[in-house]
Amino acid sequence: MTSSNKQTQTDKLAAEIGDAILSGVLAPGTRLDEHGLAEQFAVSRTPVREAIRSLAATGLVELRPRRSAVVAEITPAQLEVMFVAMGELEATCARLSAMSMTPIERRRLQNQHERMGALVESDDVAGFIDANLTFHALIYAGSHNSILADMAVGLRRRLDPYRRAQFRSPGRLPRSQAEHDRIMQAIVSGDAATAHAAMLNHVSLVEDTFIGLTATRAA
Amino acid sequence: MTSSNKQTQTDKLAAEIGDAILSGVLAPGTRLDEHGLAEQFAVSRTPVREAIRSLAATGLVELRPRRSAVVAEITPAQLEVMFVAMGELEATCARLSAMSMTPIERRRLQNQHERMGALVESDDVAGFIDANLTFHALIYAGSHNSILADMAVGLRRRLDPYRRAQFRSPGRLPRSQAEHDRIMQAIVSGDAATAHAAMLNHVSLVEDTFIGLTATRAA
DNA sequence: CACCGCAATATTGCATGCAGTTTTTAATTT
DNA sequence: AAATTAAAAACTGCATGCAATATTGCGGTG
Repeated sequence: MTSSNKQTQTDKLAAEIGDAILSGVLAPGTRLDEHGLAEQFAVSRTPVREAIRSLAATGLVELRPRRSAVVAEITPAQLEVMFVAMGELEATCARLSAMSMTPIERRRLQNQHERMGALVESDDVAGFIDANLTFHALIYAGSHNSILADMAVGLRRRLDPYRRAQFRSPGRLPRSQAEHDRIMQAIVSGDAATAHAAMLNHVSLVEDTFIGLTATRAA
Repeated sequence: MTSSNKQTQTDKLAAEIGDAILSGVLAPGTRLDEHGLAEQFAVSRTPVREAIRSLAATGLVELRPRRSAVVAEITPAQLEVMFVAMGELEATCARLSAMSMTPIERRRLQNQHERMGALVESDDVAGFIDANLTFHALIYAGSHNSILADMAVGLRRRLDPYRRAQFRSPGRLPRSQAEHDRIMQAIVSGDAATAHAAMLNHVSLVEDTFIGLTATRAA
């Protein structure tokens, strides 16, 4: 039995449609036809409507009364706002982590960082991307603030499609690792201000990479 | 005609039920009976269900599959997490404001601060509370980051019921005004780090006041 | 007297249907 | 041929109904 069997149809639909949007199967601007989606997922319109409303609250889809809901369009301007917000949230989590991580959590972060060192050596990009997620997740959790952590996770999820290419740039891995080192050191040693600054610097670089990409693409 | 006539029933219900929760008419833990609410608002269960699902996404109500949705309970621990998150968001907005407010926005903030000085002199608590909202709203907007600003607004709205009493403490007004002065000066002069620190200090004091209150109440 | 199981009731999850609005299509006019 | 308008189709918003699950009240048992 699948674990999702316990949830309602609406929940399953919200997850499924949300994934479809995030993975690009449903492109921004796509109209979400209730009848069509209902048929596609072999349910009635009711759970589809409820799922759409859930997704609207997360910002993934836009609700237009009396007209079809559409997959939310993200303008470059909005995307930059999102990247800035993401960076500030990450930096804040790093700051709080420096102040409130338990010794065990600090140790775990250190271990994760060291593990990633090996991945850099072997130039394992896929492995590094995965481990990087964990590294950042540890910092979210270390903030001991579920609200900020949830916001960060949500935004990261949302931005993920736009971050895929970031580690392709040559020399990106060692550079990331060096930045992580500064962040990790600051957090483990309880230096909140440095942790904040180092994380902000780290994510700003990601943002710059992205801005460079869109600028190129737009040209 | 009311401007809300344009919205759907679901939107109106979400707003109405949300207000009822925030204003305390619907206490935490209250079961949201779909049939009862439908009857109360003279609509069918469908829009009620959709409204509840919207509210669930904002965290105001908790959805328990196959069982009644309930008004979300806020434990003291969660409340503290919310206050911390709120403070960090405000501080971040202040930081960004220091960096990116336009001259006009800086001027506006300065004016608002000066206006509040008069309210302190005349000991107009109600007026000050209202002006205080505007002061902080100006800083959210000044961050030029709608995502962070929205998060801050949402959290503030959520915490508002727990902040009501904060300005009752004797001497709170002049003290707030002095803190605002530091924040405003830092923002206007573009000193991001100081703006961040000053705001964090400001909101921490509010939090402390609150913690003191609950501690007293719990005793 | 407390506790457990079972039937009756209440309530949610979902399907379906209808009315009103938007969108599409096609015909008519300039 | 392009534009305008009117009719048709499609779609959303909401109401209602049914099946499945949870809750409540009650009788039996230890």
